[in-house]
Amino acid sequence: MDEQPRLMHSHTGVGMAGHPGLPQHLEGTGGADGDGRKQDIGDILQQIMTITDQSLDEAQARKHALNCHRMKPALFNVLCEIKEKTVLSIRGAQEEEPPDPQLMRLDNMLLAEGVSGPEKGGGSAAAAAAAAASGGVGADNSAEHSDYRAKLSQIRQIYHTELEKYEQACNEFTTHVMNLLREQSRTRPISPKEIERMVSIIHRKFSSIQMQLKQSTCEAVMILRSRFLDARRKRRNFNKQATEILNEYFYSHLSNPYPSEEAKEELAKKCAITVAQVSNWFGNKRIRYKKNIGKFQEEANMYAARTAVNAANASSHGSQANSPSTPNSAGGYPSPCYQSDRRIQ
DNA sequence: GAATATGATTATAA
DNA sequence: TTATAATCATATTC
Repeated sequence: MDEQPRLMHSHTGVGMAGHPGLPQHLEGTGGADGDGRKQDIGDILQQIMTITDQSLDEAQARKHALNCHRMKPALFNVLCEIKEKTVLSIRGAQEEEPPDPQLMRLDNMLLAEGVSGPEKGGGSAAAAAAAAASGGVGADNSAEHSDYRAKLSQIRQIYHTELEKYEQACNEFTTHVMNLLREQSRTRPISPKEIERMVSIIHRKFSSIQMQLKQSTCEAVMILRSRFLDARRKRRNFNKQATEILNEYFYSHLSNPYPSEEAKEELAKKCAITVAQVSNWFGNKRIRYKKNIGKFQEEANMYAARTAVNAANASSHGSQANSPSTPNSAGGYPSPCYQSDRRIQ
């Protein structure tokens, strides 16, 4: 029966009467001694509450005074006790989260574009892939290509600089908070686990900032890429000589305007364009000629006449016309020379 | 600035 | 895979 008062005064300070949670020896039970203690606690709490209002030196001095205060162990126990009661809610908030799919996507993209991967190869590989995807790799593309690479490496450099800055800031801040918590653990109960938890919270915050950086880097790469592809899409007319060579071939092979692979290569070389461009040109020419023979009649006659003259000259010189050979079969495109008034159906 | 020409791209069929 | 047809996007012409 009379055990209880002794328990209440135990060093753990677990109070059972009056205010729950407050140790008996800290509770005001009336009397001069009780009032004095109450005053002490009030002072300490007041000091804690106003500590942020003070200057650094003043705060240090107060901190020291607090640490040396005779009531400090008792207050520490109270805080321990309160903590014990709230620790459940803290435990609940602690969970391992799965990797963010959005972050993984961003990481993958940055790696694929050569921004976050190894220094050499990645960027040019991506550029080469982009070039290949948009058809033919001409010699005059190399300028655009290097421009693309230069801009990409610029993005890469900014990305890495910023990333490094963030990481450094994160580390500095983490160290600072850890030191602060360690320091505070002298005045209030802080377990290593809590420090760990705080560190992970900080890291989460910083990684969300990093994600923003990754996001904007990805956007920059996408814009650069689309500009690069758009630039490649920019049409530039072939020079007059190239067009003449292609037209000459087309009209002299009107019955079968399908140059073989070798013929295409030869034409490409002669015109200083790519084989793909030769293919494009013939594709366009065939369809446009077929759609409107009348419109092309004059052009066709001109080239036919020119070819005839060339052939005559060649035969008189005992050599063949300088035109890429191709299988020439009958029944191809109608020749306008013999269809003076025929219009496309 | 509209109309036209032209090289490139894309979807589809053979 | 290649050719065709439609379409896009830019260049050139009037």
